[in-house]
Amino acid sequence: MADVNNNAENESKKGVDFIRQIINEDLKTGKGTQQVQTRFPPEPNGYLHIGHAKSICLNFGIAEEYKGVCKLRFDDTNPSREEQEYVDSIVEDVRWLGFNTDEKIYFASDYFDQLYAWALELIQSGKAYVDSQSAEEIRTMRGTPTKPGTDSPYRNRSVEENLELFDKMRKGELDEGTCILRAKIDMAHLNMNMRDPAMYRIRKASHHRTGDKWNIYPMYDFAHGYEDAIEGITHSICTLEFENHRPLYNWFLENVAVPCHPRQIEFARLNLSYTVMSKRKLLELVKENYVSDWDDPRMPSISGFRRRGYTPASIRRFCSEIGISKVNSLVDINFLQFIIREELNSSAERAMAVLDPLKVVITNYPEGQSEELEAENNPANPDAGTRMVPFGREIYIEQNDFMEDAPKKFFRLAPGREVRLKHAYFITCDEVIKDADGNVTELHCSYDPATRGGDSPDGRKVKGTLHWVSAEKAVKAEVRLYDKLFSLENMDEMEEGKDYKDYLNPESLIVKESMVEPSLAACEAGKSFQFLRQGYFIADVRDHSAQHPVFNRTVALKDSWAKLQKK
RNA sequence: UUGGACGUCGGCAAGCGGUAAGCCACCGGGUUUUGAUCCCGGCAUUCGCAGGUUCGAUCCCUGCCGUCCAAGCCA
Repeated sequence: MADVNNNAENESKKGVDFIRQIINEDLKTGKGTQQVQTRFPPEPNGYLHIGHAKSICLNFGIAEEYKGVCKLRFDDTNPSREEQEYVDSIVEDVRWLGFNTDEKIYFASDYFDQLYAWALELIQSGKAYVDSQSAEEIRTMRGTPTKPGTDSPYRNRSVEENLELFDKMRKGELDEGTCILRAKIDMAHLNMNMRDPAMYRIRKASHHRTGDKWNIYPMYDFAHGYEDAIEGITHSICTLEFENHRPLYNWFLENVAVPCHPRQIEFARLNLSYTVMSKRKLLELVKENYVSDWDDPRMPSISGFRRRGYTPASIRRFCSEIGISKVNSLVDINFLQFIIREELNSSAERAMAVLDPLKVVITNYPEGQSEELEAENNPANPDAGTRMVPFGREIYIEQNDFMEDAPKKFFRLAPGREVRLKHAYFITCDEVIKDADGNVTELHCSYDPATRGGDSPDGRKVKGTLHWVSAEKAVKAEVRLYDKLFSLENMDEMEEGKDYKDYLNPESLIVKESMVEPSLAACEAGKSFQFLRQGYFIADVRDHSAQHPVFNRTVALKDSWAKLQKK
């Protein structure tokens, strides 16, 4: 007996979404002694993006909660645009997210024989026919949303003739485009999808799994419900644009003898602010080198987020917290950033990196002397321990941590002002050195030896604490600051006549030649850090090495000073 | 224009006839060796609009308005 209460534990106090409500209802009304089965059916013609993650989390999440099964199935019914590279990347991404880790993988192409048999069954019962009109003719004959279509002159061919023609299609005796197999439904139907939809088309392309076995390939509408039925799917969850296809989904299942009749449920796909989610556009960005590859950290692809430093848990949490509904919506990218910040705040070790170095000479620090100072790795987690950071007479601080004419509200370094160097000493700025053009090139400061570690024995306070690195011991590193890929919040609201590429953000990637504390050079690729006062960064999986450290900014820290400045 | 779907705070989103959850964002204030984190407080007398049913409506009914989807041999 299906345990309806399973779900209650998993979803705590928050009301369950409408899909889980439907499933609960189905289970209760007893259609439901079966086990809940869902599926995630990507077409292997592109990389997965965060929108797919929403669907993956939904489908696999439901299976987990109801102690059911979710199948990863490739909907590979169109050989002309599908490739093995994509199936590999999709499997990798799904597993990286934490799903389907030891499950079998399914392919629609494994069902081609059964699909073909059902097509024959429909022909035999007079519910399908071979149409010999051209694509152009079929289009005009289909009518419009307001005008009914017209029956094809080939609509009433005999069963025998249809069988014979369909067989020729299969054997490759007919050319692409000369004819198709159509379902015989209703050319005047108000739902255009029901006006004798195509079931099979001739495609003499080699399929990435079936090779040259077939010359005909099934269409989505014909195939999908059958794929679901073969696998015993109970709830076939898809996105809103398939709502108009549901009557057709049901029609195919009702007109041959199938093992079961899954229920199709539609939900709204994810849209994220400041980015695009269409596979076509993402592919174009890759092909035309607007980004380095599918896993460019600016891409909303799962591999892009992974390389950017997002964790599987953060993406899963995001998908769960945005909820499921039928409302077309645009989720604020800010929300995703909030979630990854929150996770990394407790998990990432702290380190110091100076992105735009400004040299500081501590004039009263003995020449030739240096020392190691203890620094905590994570104030949010004492178990993370401490590390030693080298300090010396010359250090680098951030250029924007110094201001010559500083306003009252500026808590950082300025002539005559005292600040704390994190984990080190209080220093006071005595002298500003400039080049011929008047640019500040160096600062002369003095330190208070009594403040070692960062505390003053006399109890005096400083307003600001700066991060820094030892000029002598610091290591050069490439730091890549990523920002939003596009400048428009809602990419569905582009101005007339503009292309999405017109909105590419020219500052989506800024590379800094930075100075980082030595411990960072030794770290392994893929490790995340918080660079104090800057943000969260991950050692790049592709390019980082001890000889050439490379860090990608996952997300910046919140910055109330920057916000104040804008006012 | 026809059919379908959807309209609850700036963004997500609960609510399922008994008098508007939560999260993000935002705005204050406190703590802080990260202007981070953390903590406290504020943030829809109103649910697209207009009528109706009801003791009572965001929830039911009618009409209107708005948005999205649909005329691939794509999925």
